[in-house]
Amino acid sequence: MKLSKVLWQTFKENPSDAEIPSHQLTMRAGLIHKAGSGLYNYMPFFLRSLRKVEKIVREELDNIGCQEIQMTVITPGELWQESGRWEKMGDLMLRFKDKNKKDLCISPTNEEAVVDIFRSSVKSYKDLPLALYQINTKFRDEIRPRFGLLRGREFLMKDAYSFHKDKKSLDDFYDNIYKAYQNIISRIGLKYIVVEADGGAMASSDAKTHEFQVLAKNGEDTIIHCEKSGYAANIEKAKSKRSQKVERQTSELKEEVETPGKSTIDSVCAFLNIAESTSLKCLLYKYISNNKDQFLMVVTLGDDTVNEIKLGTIIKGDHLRMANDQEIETLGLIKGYIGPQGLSEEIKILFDSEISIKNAYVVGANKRDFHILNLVPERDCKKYFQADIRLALSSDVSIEGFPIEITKGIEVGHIFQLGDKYTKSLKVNVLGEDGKNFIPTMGCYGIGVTRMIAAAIEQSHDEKGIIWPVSIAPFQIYLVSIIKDEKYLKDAEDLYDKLISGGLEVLFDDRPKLGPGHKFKDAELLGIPLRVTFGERDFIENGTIEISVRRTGEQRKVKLDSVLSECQALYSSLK
RNA sequence: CGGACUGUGGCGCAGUAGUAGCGCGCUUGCUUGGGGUGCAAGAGGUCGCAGGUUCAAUUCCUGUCAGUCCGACCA
Repeated sequence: MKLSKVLWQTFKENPSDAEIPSHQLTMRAGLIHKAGSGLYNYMPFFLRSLRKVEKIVREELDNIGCQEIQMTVITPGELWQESGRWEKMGDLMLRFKDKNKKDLCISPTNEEAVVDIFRSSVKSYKDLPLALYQINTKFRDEIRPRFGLLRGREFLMKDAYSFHKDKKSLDDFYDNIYKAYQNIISRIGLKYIVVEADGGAMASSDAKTHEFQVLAKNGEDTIIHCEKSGYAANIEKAKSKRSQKVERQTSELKEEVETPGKSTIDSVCAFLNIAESTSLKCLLYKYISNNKDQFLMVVTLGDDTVNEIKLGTIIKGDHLRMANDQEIETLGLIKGYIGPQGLSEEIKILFDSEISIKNAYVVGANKRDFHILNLVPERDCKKYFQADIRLALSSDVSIEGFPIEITKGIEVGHIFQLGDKYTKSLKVNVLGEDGKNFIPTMGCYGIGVTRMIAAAIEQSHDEKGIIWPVSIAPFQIYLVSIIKDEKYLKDAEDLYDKLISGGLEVLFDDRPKLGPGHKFKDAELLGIPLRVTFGERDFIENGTIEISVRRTGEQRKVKLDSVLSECQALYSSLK
């Protein structure tokens, strides 16, 4: 491709709304064009990378027997009403009506649609297992789109769905797709880690599910990883324990102490000169269960933090949130001085499992400006239960007691065992071998294709620009001509043709009247793996052409004749 | 949903009560030709939108829309 004929513009300055490298570089290198909040047009070079990612994804999925289909981007609302997600999706789903006032939405995901295909075309167990996938546009009206392609509203996603007669079949397929995902990310050439995750809105929270996290410091997800035990999980559900336990046994009865104006953990502990881990943080939550408001006092060690996702999976209810000031007051509690003792029957108590219920702790006295010195949960509280609801800390150790580290990741893939969540709600029946109907079990598997590219750039760039992994670079060679005397133009053209006929993908910077510096800067910004420089100086003096490697900066000068073979060799060495 | 900030040429920004500039980019000519070359001449904006105040508003006020950032109650 000749640059003189391509629509391409680069920018020296970052757009004001781009904060992280992948967003800045995709914009500056002219790969994408902003259409609106969280909406991006894909420009020619970007599209080439996108196609390469798609190709790798297709090959790996086809390889494990998935069949590619394409579903509609717009799906009828009634399908979502049937599954019950019309309400649950909330504002995330963009809805509208057609001229007949029928509800429609732009697919944020396609479980309903694929199940609809399945139930109308599959009748017998003989068709199972079945795995379908598509690479298609999704729209999610995110609360806060940001970071360019990392959290856009419209994006390209590969979504796959599998149907099985039993758990065993689902497990087998799950293993296959797990490996296919590993292959995909490895082939693209990114560093990643597979973590246990929470099912979230797609599945029930106890579903088996893994996230594929590309490691990058600007990732939006926090993951904990224990090298020694191999345990890795999203912090949403990560189990870990404190490296040390503070024991504070006492036989003393609880004792009130005046703590005027000390309404926060740190001020109380500083005032009483005790460690924060010997105090308890008591938070009041509200949720709805059986159409009734429920209140739950959630208690962690003073320096721990409640993990609301873990909490949400423990309570059997919806609309979990912290109680507001008014609700706290109505229940007779005083903000800043809350304690788990002497509560009314309607408030249940949940202690985090790091709390030793035989230990003595400092808690609020449920009385303004007073705390209690020696509250022993087991002795002084009624109606309590215990569960792991704390957020993992980097100072924690794994359950086995090994050190852990906390890193940031970009979720590029997520696989779920859905069970019968959708096949049941959408009333799918398949005739079994025994002549009886059964409800098939299901899995779903997503890869953010556009996000994958952003993640690649996030992981692979330097101060000059993008450094494409060779697998998905828009081109393999960036051929620059630095020629004043027109009689050498032909030689550069010939080299271009020769590289192409040698099977290489070449972007030829043949833009006239542009200085070498300008071209080099553009080449570095765009980040094509190899740059071939046809310059008069070297060519006339020594008959040589310069080849440089974007990632390492390595340069070598070779004779015109051997440019092709040298490029081919260098290129394969980069793979 | 709450808070803050910002809307001025394609991008990044300045500025002013008397209808606008700078840098980058773009066009043309000359120049330069191994690290965004220099010079000159141009094109391009009803200063987000709607009201109000005023002789006069891009500037002040009000509303509205949009964008960006932060937060979403850790007692």
